[in-house]
Amino acid sequence: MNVQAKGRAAAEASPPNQLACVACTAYELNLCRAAAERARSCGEPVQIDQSVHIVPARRIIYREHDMHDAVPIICSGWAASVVTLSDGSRQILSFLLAGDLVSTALLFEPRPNCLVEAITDVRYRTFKRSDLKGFLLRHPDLFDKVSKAWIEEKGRSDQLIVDLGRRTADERIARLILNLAERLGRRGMVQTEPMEMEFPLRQHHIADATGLTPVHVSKVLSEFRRNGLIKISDRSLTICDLAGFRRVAHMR
Amino acid sequence: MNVQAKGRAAAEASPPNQLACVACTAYELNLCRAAAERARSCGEPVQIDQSVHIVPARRIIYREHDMHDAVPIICSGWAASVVTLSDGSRQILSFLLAGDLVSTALLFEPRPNCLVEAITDVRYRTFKRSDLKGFLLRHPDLFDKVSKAWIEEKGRSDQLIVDLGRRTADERIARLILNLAERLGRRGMVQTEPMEMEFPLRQHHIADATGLTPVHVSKVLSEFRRNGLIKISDRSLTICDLAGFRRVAHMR
DNA sequence: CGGTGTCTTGAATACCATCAAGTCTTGTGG
DNA sequence: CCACAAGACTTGATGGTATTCAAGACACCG
Repeated sequence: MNVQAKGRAAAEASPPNQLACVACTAYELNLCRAAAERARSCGEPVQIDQSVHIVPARRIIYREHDMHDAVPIICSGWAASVVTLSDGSRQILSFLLAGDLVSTALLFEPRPNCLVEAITDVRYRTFKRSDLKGFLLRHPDLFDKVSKAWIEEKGRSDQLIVDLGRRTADERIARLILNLAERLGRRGMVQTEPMEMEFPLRQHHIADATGLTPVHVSKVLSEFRRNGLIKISDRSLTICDLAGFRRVAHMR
Repeated sequence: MNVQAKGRAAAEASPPNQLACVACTAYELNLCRAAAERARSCGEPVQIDQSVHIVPARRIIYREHDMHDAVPIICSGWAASVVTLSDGSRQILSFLLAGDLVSTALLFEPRPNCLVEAITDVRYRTFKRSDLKGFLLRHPDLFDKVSKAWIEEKGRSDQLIVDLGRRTADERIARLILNLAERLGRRGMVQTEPMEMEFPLRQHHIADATGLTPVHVSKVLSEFRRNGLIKISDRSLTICDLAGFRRVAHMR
């Protein structure tokens, strides 16, 4: 299968995630679009190599300290960047949603400092770093978009540092959920009245992201439910009392 | 005072920090050097505006949410990026040493998401963002250096997330000290046999950086001293038992 | 059908925060 | 130069939050 064919197959196989693709970082970066357009107008050679991969839930997408010249972008599904310590405990650095670059650092550096793990089934696309670099140099207007992605990524890291350093378990969990809701909202993936969204995270994912134990996460979520703030069932989360929930999260 | 004169004055006023300047990010980025060289060869116009500022300890260098077109780089002294919450508690995101860009995000975005505070007296230099951007575009080979600074910054954020999420107070404090020692070492600012360095941090700085309380920091440091791991006196820190200290930090 | 993964709940414990009192240093204005 | 105030650090007592340990319910899957 040559590159053009791969590109086209990917472009045509995406209807269930059209919305996600519009919100997609890569689309914003003109990478997928550029690749698709090149593939369509078969006359000229494809300049950006890309390929689509599908990975089942719980599988590792990207291993720590591996060298890769592939830069992955999530097309659909949820994934997480994870650091594992020698004693087996884990810290999730960020959740990756449809359209997210796995890490902007990978645009420049082949060695990630964490592994990336699929939470749901994940479809992702990879670009060759060298192609990407060349593409960026030829289109300097795209730098603003890259730097925007970078700044957002850094902003979320900084927020997480503050949350882990200075907030209680209730706040951390509520903020995590609200942040995810906001990111999903931007992708058109949150229903309103009631405010409901897909929520494939297991409690241990929440624990690993908030620096808590699964046991305590369970207790806090039960408390939230008892207070009528949220409902969780069937891998779907509803925020019943947004104002109250934001108050718990200390987001004013 | 015109721009050339300012540049030259700065270049000639730096003997006490020559070592720091060699390790300086800006020097690596060729910014200070470029500015100095331009200033020296008065024939052509200086293309990168810069100015030097001096700020006493405890003063704020850069306020949150201000808009600045200035990109600051620390020339000498210690500073910290700090987030303050509404209840008054604080989280230090990173310590800034001689040669550090205050934040690589500021290269692209005028609005920092934290404030920057001088810990000691600080001398820093600011560049105009627009000049800097132009300079970078004209010298694409510098991108690697920017991206390297970028990646290192992100790596440290990620480390801090793991430390705050998954490590005990002892580990956090020991790791903070070892990380600082390593960064100072790269700048030639650590003496060996005994391993001693300047250490202007107050215990409340350590507390704000590790997500602990000053009281608890005091107790942990006392414990470290009782165990012969470190000595602190007169704004100077000695690591007496490096191997033991690294063991406490779980750095293998 | 056993096995595995997920979640819940309760009891005991550990870690760190909070409160409080006191020492010592640093800085400042009289 | 002294007196006083503010900041920095220490130490002990007490309390709260989250962890650890343990047991059981439930769903899902090969």
